[in-house]
Amino acid sequence: MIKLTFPDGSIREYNQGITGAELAASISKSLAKKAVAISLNGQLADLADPIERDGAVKILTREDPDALELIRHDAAHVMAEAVQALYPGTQVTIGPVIENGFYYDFYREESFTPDDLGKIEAKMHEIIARDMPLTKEVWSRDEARAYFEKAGEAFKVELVDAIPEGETLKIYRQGEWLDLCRGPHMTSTGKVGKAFKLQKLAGAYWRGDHRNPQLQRIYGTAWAKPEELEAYLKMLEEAEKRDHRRLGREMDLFHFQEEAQGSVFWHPKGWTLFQGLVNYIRRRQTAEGFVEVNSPDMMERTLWEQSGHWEKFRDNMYIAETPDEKVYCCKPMNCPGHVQIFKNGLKSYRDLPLKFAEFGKVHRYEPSGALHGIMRVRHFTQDDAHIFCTEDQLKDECLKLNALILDIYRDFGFEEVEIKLATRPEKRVGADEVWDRAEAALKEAMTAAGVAYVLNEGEGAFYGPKLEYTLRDAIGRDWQCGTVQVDLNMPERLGAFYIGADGEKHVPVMIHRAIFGSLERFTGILIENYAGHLPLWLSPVQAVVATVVSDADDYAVEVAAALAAAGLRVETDLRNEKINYKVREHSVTKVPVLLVVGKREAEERTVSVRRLGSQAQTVAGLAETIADLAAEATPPDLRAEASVAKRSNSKAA
RNA sequence: GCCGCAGUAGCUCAGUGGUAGAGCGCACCCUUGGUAAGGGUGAGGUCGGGAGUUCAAUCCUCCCCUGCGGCACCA
Repeated sequence: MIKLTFPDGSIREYNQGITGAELAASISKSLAKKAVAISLNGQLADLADPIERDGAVKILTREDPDALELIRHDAAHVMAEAVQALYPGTQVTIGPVIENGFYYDFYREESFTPDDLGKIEAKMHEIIARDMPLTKEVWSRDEARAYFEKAGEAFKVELVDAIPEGETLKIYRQGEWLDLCRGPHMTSTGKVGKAFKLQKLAGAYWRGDHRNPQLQRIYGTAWAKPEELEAYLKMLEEAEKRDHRRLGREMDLFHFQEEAQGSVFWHPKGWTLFQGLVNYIRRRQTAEGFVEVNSPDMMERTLWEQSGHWEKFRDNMYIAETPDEKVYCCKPMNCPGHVQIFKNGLKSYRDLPLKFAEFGKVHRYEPSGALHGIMRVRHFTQDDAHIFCTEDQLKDECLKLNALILDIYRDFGFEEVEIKLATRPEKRVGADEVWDRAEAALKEAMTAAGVAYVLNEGEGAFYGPKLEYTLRDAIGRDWQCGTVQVDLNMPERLGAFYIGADGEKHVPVMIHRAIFGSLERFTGILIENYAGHLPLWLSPVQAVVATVVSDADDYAVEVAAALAAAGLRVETDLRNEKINYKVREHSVTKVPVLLVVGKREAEERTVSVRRLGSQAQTVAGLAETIADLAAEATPPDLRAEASVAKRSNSKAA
């Protein structure tokens, strides 16, 4: 006998080997009918699986949230069957569940077209209506190999071979069709239901490696109920509205054009936002002892050969031959330049740590398919800095950087940050022993900081391991922003040294760090994160004074001048348009504060304040309004309460 | 870079083997209107670029460029 604990806490005894189906039947007829799978100690399993030992059990119906991944996985199988029925000769590969849906990768000479999606969907509905039982079989390796070889499923054969010895090989059958699959699945294809939709076609490489054959991936979404599908599709539409490329145009922040692929044309308003961020970081890092420098945008090839970039990074570099027949490279990174500044003049251990910062614009020839608005460009500005220190100072500096980065993200409302530790890549410079030390230093620092991180093996920079700080944007995409990289290689390669307390030359450690990472990317993330509703301190135009009638023009100009005198970025709208029109336009372009003035306000020396995103208006005195707005427009690090908190924080640290 | 899709006015998009249309925006005029589009008139396009087929190409074919969605890459 085994003891099973149910979700309500009750414990009952059953014969060992009882299946989920039998278990459900023992409880009620209706449950037996509705059950699609079970969850055993939190692990999903087939309803037909025997239960062998004590544990927590839950019988899942189709509506159970835990069953959603089964619906999606079954949908992937149904789609694969549909595709093979419609397009004989197509090979199946893998079809996993992903966030909000599923995909399946196929190999087929001919391309699928968007029209095919509709046909495949129709076929899926047929298969689902047939409601064939989904049953599991265990096959031997030879049996499976022979079957898939005969069926011409080369990719499946490869998958069979990749399954480790001793692991059972499971086949799920639905009517005539079958697939090698880890499972679990629901009891029949009919359980998939109707709340699914095929979304898009895309290319993908077999096993994610670009040297492998290109497969065709079909993405779909599936839900338990039609209402959920509707809601999801609606959400996608909403997400599209906050796409920074669209908002960038609507808010007149920037544009792109063919002649400068992957390069941003910043308009006055966008540049105001950009500069607001630069000024913020400048204040924050100056307070932490960074000093700003500026290094050349182009330097000769010889220098890049010394740094290792010519060998390891050349494919990403813009290279120019000059009339004097020299070869110059646009800097893809600022570090070699900063090392030159370090090297100029003898440095003592007393000078360390020395922290050089630069808002340098770097140039990288990125693959065309990687470009994405201002999030991924070929010419971008880093809030870059290099800390030259001794190996003893390394851990402490990393700790301080980590605290600074997380604190800065908090100022923008990013509380959840994923941190990855990227270790030595294949393409690298320096001895393994040096890498061991560099990686250990980062791990130690993160442990000391009590910060959780995930390991990202083989993804470090060619000169050292790095911490990657990743933020998630409003549409759910993750973007790497900040980075802290420990470099025990480049200073030596470039001949940097300092005189230690012992009077000898020593090679300094260099920490590369960026907080926003790319100003361009960070700006894009903010636009999407706020859906264009930027906080007042960042808004390019903080207030518009709009008139109701032309009699109020003089007063409007006076109000705008008073706001500007208080340091606010303000515009007037005296156009011959109705107030409704003006309200609409400034709402669409995301102006945070609209001050409406008419005859009444002019007489009473007040303003009617309307905030973006609200229908409400409040009439307030001019002086009072200016004081409130000026306070709100103060950057977070300059607010009285913030600086008090920061000071006490740093004392505690 | 790879796979697929797309490119018509500043924006969103319709359309045709016989050299083009709408709405919004823009300019001018009328309107002075109280919180998300008042009315009228007008300007604006080598239909992404190049080659080919054709009596004739924005439309069909090929090549290229750029954009979009994924993959791969990455701040």
